[in-house]
Amino acid sequence: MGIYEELQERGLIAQVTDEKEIRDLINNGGAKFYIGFDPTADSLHVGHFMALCLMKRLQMAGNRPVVLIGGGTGYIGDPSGRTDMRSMLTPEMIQHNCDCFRKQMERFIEFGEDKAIMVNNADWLLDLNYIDLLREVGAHFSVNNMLRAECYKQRMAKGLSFLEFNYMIMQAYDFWHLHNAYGCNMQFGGDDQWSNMLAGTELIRRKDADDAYAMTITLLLNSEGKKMGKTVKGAVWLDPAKTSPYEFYQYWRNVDDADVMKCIKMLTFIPMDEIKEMENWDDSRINEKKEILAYSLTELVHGEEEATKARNTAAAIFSGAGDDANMPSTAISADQVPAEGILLAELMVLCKLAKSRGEAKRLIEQGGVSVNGEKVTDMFMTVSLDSLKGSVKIQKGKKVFHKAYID
RNA sequence: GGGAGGAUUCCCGAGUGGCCAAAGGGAACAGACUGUAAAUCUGUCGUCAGCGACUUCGGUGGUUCGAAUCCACCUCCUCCCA
Repeated sequence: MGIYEELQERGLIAQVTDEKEIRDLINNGGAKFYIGFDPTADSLHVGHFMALCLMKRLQMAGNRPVVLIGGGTGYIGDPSGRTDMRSMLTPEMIQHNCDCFRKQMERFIEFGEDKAIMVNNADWLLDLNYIDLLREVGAHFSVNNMLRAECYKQRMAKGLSFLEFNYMIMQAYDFWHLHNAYGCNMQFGGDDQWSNMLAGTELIRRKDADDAYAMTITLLLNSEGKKMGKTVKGAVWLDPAKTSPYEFYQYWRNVDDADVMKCIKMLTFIPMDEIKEMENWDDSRINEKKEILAYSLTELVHGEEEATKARNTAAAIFSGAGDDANMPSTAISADQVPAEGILLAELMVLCKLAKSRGEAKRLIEQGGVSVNGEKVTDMFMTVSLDSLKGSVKIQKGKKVFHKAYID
């Protein structure tokens, strides 16, 4: 079985420009492919992670990856599939984000001679001359076609600025540039990138009369059709400072039943025959599957040690066995605690378990808070300085556990 | 450049002088039921020293005893005409 068939079996392939050619190319290690990452934040998230995994799979199959950091396209902001405009980033932020991306990527992809290449489109986009670009590239684009592109649909009602409209052209230019400068013959990306990627193959065909290919990865959607890897607080980040390994582990531990196998297939490197066997498991083993998923992903992203810690912490918290030393915690300074003790509601705000004291009190009122394993009934309960010198375990609802202690 | 419409609490969206902290829906959170799942039912969902007070309805001023609601100017957005 070739890599193409494996990707297919894992449900990773969404669209391809030319199935036969692409299959031959990647199965035989003949692809020099690129994936672009725009520096929209200071950490990668789950969506990026999928792309990186794909890169790794293809690299293992002998293909040559090119990581493109969008230091130039970051100045524009991709409107594809979005309902509103992205906020504009300052050059300093873009640079900072690019640096963060690079660091995180080095954990997943091997760079160097005969390995992966990293490039930044700031190097060629920022110096473009407007008139030259219009004549050289703009002439090959049909506005009529662009306006019909699926990726702009949502924006046709709310408004699309000329700045963003040009994003597609920049991405097409990237592909063309990499095709010429590095012999790049293929582009991969999220399925929302399809229009932009086609623009690139089209540009290469028109300018150079050459063939190039594009393939998109299925977006990871849950059973309700929403993008996965998002929480109320925002994305699930790969940066441990933004999403701790424990939170990361818990995110996957808590996926819907209906989504577990899909996630295992699409995200993990567990061999297909093992996965097929798991599919036959009895329903009662559903939680086992979730643990495998969570552990396996945490290990990929944060390493074995952190993954084990996260798993043990979860086990400690939820079953009362094992070591709970790694429970999320907040250090309180002694001067925040009055002599008569700190109001539990206040403490919960400090631990970010509630947005306001009112909310914390409501939670207590509704019976949703326990301290050191005991349900709290008094919403004016205080916690003494002494007990905080050890540590105080606060439980909010069923699943949120937090420790507070005096620093 | 001309004309029309719009900006409301996390999101959508009612409200057009006092009965509005602001309908309804969604999301979220808690409780019950469970399997750290889903579904369902119940409750909560601006802030605070919680029967009350305070701050909110794009911004700034104004009219009024009283404004999310009226007026002026400004900012941003959509649509139609150029």
